[in-house]
Amino acid sequence: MARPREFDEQQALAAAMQVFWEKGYEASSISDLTSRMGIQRPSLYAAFGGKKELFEAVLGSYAQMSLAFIEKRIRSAASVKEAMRVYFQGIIEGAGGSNPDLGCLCVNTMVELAPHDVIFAQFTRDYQLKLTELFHGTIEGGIRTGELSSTLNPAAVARALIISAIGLSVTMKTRPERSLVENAVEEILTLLE
Amino acid sequence: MARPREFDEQQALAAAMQVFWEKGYEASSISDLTSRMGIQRPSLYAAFGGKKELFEAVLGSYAQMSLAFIEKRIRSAASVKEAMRVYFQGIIEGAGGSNPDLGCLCVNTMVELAPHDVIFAQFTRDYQLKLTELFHGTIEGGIRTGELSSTLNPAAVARALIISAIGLSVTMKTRPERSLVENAVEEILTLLE
DNA sequence: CACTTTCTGTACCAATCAGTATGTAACCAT
DNA sequence: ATGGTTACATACTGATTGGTACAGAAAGTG
Repeated sequence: MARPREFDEQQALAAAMQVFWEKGYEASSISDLTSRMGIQRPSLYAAFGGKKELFEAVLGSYAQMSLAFIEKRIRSAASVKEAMRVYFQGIIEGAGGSNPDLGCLCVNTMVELAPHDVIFAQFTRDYQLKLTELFHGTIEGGIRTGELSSTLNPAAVARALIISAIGLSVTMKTRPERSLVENAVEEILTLLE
Repeated sequence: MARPREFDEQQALAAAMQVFWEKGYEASSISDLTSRMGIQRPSLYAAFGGKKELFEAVLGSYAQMSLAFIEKRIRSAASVKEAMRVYFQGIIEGAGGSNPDLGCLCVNTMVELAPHDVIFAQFTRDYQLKLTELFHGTIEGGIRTGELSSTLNPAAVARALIISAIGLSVTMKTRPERSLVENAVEEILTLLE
């Protein structure tokens, strides 16, 4: 070992996440990134490899944090339906450091990068699958406790809810009327009945 | 009048639409556009004003065509539920010159541009509202004919369906398993019951 | 025909892009 | 303290960005 890094990689990664989240991948220049990360250009390349690799690291970190946050939030709810209501409300209001105007970084990536790059298509598909599994298990739990009807198809309902959540995340970026989206969410939650 | 245009503006607009649809706004360069439109750089600026104005024209044209296509498709269906099934299936398979890998140009715009530009936020919000009104009317018609239950809330169901459709359009870009999305759509359509 | 107008094509602009070479400063092990 | 290693900061690269100036060609009008 020789001279140690003067900056904290985790902190730099968090700053980069903000930039990508706000501007998207293409619109984020290396200069945007380095200035917000508080590091110099060559440091970025030395520590992360390049713009694409940096984004991969950011996305991985985001997915991990996001999934952990959602899982914790869902598990601490009083009922399945309440858990889902809290989840959707979090998309509307912003929760865990997210901003409804900027949506979900994974959803943004699905739109911007998934069609052109199989790496990101697979990564974001995987993110959806993990979320779906979490919802799937939650719904099955609700059926076991008797809260939810045993006639439900947990896998299909979970998928439908994730797709709706993705749509809601996108819709929020157009700054819709609050009451409209809340009514829609209430309607979507009837899938649990 | 003097020398007339040598290219067809509508045709050029259609070519520009393909480019923006495939690559997104930021990633489409003027050179990409002019080469696919078959025109020279100054012609683009003379005819459309600039990159942003060109995109606005493209988006307007897209919305008009898209809404007309969807309305026709929905009106020619045998029932409301069948109409909705056809609509969602069109998102999965691609319909009317669209490609599921590329999603909906309006949805892509919501994600990429709506947060940074109120013009596009309003435009895409308007697109959603028009679609919602179409669905709203269709559902009310179904209630009148007795196909659908009169206990339905047509406005809320219409909103929920649009949000789900947006989510489906995004999900398709990650190339998910066909059966998964079809099961999810079937589940979403139970909102009409 | 000549004149005016508007198009097309080339060539260019400053600005910015992603990425890197280079010299210097800082650290660790010996 | 010194040699080897690594990070930092400046400065630069060639390529590409969105946008334009300008010259020549083509069309309508008199």
